[in-house]
Amino acid sequence: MPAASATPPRPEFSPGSRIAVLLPLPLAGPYDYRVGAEPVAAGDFVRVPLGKREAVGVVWGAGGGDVAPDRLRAIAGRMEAAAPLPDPLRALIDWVAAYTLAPPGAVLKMAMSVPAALEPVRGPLLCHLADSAPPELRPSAARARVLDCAARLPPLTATDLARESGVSPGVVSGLIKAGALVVAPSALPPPVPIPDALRPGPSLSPDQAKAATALAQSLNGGFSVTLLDGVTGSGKTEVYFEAVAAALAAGRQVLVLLPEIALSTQWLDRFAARFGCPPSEWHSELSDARRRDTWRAVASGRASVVVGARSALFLPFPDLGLIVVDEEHDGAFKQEDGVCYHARDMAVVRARLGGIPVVLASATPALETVTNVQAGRYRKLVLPDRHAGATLPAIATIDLRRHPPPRGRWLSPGLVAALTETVAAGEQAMLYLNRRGYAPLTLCRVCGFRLRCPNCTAWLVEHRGAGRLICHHCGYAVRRPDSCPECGSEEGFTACGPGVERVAEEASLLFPDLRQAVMTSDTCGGPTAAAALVGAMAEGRLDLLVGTQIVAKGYHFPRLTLVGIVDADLGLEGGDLRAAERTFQLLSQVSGRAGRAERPGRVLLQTWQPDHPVMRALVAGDRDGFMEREAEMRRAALMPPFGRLAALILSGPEPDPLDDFARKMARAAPPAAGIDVLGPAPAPLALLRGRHRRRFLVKAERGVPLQAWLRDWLGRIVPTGGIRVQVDVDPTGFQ
DNA sequence: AGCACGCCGACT
DNA sequence: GTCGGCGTGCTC
Repeated sequence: MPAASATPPRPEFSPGSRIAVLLPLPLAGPYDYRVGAEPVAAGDFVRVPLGKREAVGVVWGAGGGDVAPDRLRAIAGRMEAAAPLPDPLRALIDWVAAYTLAPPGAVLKMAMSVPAALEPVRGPLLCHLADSAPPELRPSAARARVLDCAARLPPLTATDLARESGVSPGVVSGLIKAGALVVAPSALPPPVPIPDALRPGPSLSPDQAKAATALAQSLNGGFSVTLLDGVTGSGKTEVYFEAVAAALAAGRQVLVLLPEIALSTQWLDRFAARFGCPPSEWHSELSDARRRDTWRAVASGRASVVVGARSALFLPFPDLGLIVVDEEHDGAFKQEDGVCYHARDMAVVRARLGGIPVVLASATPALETVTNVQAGRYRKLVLPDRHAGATLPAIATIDLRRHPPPRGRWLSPGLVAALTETVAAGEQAMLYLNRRGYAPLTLCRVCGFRLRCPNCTAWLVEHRGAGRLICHHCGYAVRRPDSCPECGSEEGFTACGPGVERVAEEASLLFPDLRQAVMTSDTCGGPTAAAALVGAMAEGRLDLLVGTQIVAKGYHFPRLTLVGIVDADLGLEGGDLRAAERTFQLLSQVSGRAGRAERPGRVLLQTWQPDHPVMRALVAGDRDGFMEREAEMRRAALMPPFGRLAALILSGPEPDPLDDFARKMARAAPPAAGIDVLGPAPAPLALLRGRHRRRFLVKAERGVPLQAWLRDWLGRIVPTGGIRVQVDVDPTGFQ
């Protein structure tokens, strides 16, 4: 429960005064309104007239004043049932809006994603005894039992009351009709299980115990950032669980951010084992009712631990005491559309605004985080060894130039031999290829025509299981055409290159007796499907798992001893700034699935460039040296984190007006010291969902007020003709 | 985001 | 002659 004394009084506004109300709409700023008969305070949810309709917004502060007083309209009322938006969250919304250049209302919308949660709680209909029994009620034995139960037990639903009384539901509805029972919606929200902070934790290794103690102590020190740097399998989760326990013991709320919560069933099981009940979950796959209940439970303080995807950062915690960002290096924390924000970085901001600690956990920390540690801005705790005496897997390369697979195959002789050995030893293997579907490209053998997406600059990916060719960017799907659209020849199509489906096909040809499964976002769309696959692998009901990067996500498969990386070079293609860093992180994480229990693991990287710095570092286990060299290159080029970047994506329905606009924009860029504008150039996806795209990259030296300069530039020129400008401060991918 | 106004094609 | 398509603009 929130401690009332910890919260300073919110500014109050008396009837008739002018206040600013932020609406969850992409407007330039808050709108001014006049306070009605009832006073309101900053953070209150209010209904306000907006044009011809009514909207719900949040009291943001005193009114601005650039709108004439006679144009002001009065607030229609307060949302009585909703707790006010906590101060640190309002501050975060302003901060994120200013940093990302998103309209503040667009950020508020992320914090108001469940409008129904602001309405009064309307629980299930419960049966109560009527104040006075109706005089002409015909008595019966069954009716007597029901009335007796209704008098003895707390109010129940009609169904429950019938069951408790041992009568058919008809008897209860008869009593309701006769007026002997009245139904009323329960005003009580559904209960939230309370994690037990006092349950004894697992026994920790000395390193773990030291780190856990340090983390728990940070709870008393206000804002701090701690990197929990532990090799894969070192038991980072158990360590930060001790900090979670300490925060709970202090009566405060905890937020744990995971990159893909829907895939994290093993994490939920570990939490339940430690704290006796599951945490509250927050992600996009929740039902509307669950979402609403969870939002209210957070706002009221009843939900003490929330584990969620990046959007959970905008939940209305009234008394947040600790944030954990697990797998902090993961790219899934970056939102690339709408408001472009990085949840790890904004979690640090949220912690600072709330005066609380944040823990960043990873076996492969982001270069940004490592740099912040070296600069002394973040503290670091290290877990150098695997838990319970397990050792890190041995990593070796397979040089595809010298040992290529047979034509039309993707598994080299060395990898096949290792698979054979592993299977013979009764152990499990994993094959990793970060490419969904059967083949990334289909072309006509006769004329060379390639099947492309009509809406995007992309090949259509064959998904043989689904019998479709699919665009991974817009979802466009067609059946494989019978004849070539270009030359008309039939049966001339050939699949080029492998996806996981094709690797799985090859594996079942080589090892027909193996129990294998493919794990991609296609085969485990929902949490249940993912849980089933993970469970089957963990319990040894599978021998081989073939998967995309989702197999890298922190899973613990005790019998898994061999990881084969089908194409280690895949992520290095393209001129992406972070290609090497990301590839190193992903391959380290996948490798980290091997040999997590008694039996040692090994990893084989199939590569055409075994001398590439990424491969060398992986084989040598030299993460820190690799990151140091990566940092050196970025420092020399003044690239992030030693300089700053912003990407501007211009998009429009027609290419020519878009290019005209892009040139006009380039001319309008105000000159400034320390800022370079690169572009316009075709964006990496020059056509996406039917819209043409151009890109500017703005490169700024550290310390240059990048946002102010961008605001100035964007204010000088207004897009027309359906052209949109999307700003991405600190872009991470190449979008 | 809604909900208006506004200007060009297929209906009664 | 209207009904209605969704393009542009405004909402304190």
